[in-house]
Amino acid sequence: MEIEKLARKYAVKNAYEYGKANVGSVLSKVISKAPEAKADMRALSALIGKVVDEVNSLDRSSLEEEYNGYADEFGAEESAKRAASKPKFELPGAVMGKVVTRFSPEPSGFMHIGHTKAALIAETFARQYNGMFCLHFDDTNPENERQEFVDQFHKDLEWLGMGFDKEYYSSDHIEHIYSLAKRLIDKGSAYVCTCDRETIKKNRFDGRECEHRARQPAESLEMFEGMLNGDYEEEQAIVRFKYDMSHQNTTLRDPTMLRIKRATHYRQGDKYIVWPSYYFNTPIIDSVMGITDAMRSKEYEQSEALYREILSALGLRVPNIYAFSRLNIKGNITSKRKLRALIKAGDISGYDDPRLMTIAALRRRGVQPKAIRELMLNIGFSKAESVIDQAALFAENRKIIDPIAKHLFFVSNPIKVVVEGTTQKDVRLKLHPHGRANEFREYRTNNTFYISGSDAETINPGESVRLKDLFDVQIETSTANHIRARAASDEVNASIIHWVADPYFVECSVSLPGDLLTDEEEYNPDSMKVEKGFVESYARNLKKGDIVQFERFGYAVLDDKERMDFIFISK
RNA sequence: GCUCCUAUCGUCUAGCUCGGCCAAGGACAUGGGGCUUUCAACCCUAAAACCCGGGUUCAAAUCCCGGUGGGAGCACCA
Repeated sequence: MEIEKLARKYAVKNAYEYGKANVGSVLSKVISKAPEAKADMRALSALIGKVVDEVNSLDRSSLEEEYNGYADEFGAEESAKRAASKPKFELPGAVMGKVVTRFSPEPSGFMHIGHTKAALIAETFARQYNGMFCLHFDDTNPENERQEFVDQFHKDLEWLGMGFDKEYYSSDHIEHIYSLAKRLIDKGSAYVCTCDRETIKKNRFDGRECEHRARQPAESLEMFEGMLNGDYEEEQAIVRFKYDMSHQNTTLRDPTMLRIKRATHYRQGDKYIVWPSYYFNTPIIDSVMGITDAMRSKEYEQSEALYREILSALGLRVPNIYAFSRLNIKGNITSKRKLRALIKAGDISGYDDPRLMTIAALRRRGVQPKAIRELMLNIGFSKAESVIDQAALFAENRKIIDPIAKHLFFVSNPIKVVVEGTTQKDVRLKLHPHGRANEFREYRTNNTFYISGSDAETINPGESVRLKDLFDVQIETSTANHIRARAASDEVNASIIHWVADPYFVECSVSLPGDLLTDEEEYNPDSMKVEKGFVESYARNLKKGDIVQFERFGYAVLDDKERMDFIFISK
């Protein structure tokens, strides 16, 4: 009997929503609510068939009446369904309070939005499980890394509001890495190879072993000491992990563990000339530093086997490893190499050029840390390849800046308007139209105004327009750079335009960053436009970094107060 | 060439582990409407997707097999 009531309820809902109730649909609902009914499917479908027939023979008004009787229950079910719609961050088997994650950048360039994804994923998991979150500078290539970039990461991470429980550097652990390398050589799991680069590459591709692989541990050990002592030049000798030269997974074909780099290291100076490779270094540092769950982007997925093999060969604890997809931003790049090329060519001004997706650029452009975090949380922790539109970032950002942006009038390409038949008027304009109206910009207007060139184009002699928050004027004559108008009485449908009053204005410019790349992935020469115009004189009260909404134009941030340069944020 | 990963509205995703609450939910973008002396914000609303083909099952986005598309690896970079 219970089952029949349930069937009746969902048949009514189904019929109400789709005109006629459907047996399969009602059946599904009933089973999910009362799994025990599955015991006799034949009887159940007969019952539901009967109920559905009854409900379908109801007329509309009695159907609606019956539906309304369940309205509260349906409402509760609907809202429960709508609640869980954000990407989830779950680690299978993670233990509360025991999780340790890390963000592990190489200090070889500016932090960008792609790093942020990695950092935020690691941070989110650590916080979710009430664990520890570490900052690990992975600096094992003295040719690439610089203190300046370490400093920049610190600055950007702090701005993003990321707090770390611990910070460490790969390059502080080189001695330990050496001792583990020796252990591996000694037990025959690694050897010194003196093939040239091309030979190694070719053999790896072909799955062929070289003669050095059979070298006795004692000899390799001696040669490794020689490497440490500087007996070899760069590329003359490397230490390789001895695994399987014909493994289908090519990362397991005896990868490089250590190689010679004679460049001076920004942190360690000339202390070391032999440096571990990423493949050798990362698992060891993670394991030794107590990382329980290591997330990295998908391109390392095939080397997860290697990560585990190295640690088991060493008898070290193996952390859990996870992969996530790289973040791509439509029409933008984060590649160091490409960025450098654009800077060199003079196409962009530097790493904080407002068109870029570096953290420095985003900060300069008035993007709020919270907006970046929200975006990442919406994107989630999946391995599916994706291209995000900048609009998604700016939509998050707009929610945050809208309440704080001061509203001002900016007229681009100004056209002078002289209004006859009007006199001085004191106006008070709200800085935050929807906030408590306790802040104003105040002007004493006379008969001379400026309006945007684009607005001037759309109005013709004889028509009336409304100067926003002021009064209507009727256009008398209009030339390319001068409009004569007359005060007019208010008209219901007058179009509303913004203005600045003479002499209460400052000259200014607004840079409008667009997509850096064309659809063909080439540099877009039109990616930065500049509009010049007048902003009302209240702008003198702004500070660098203040965010405004230029009404009918968009959000902007003051970038250079001296020159009154603004950067456009978004509509 | 070999190997790995991946596939849900235009975009980003929830759902997939454990088949039925999914005639598929949310967000962004888009269209319409409301409010408004901004083209913003806010509110309402519309259109919009399970890559393809087989199979298992009373029931498949979900499980199995086979294709196809996309991404990545095969560095003495990380």
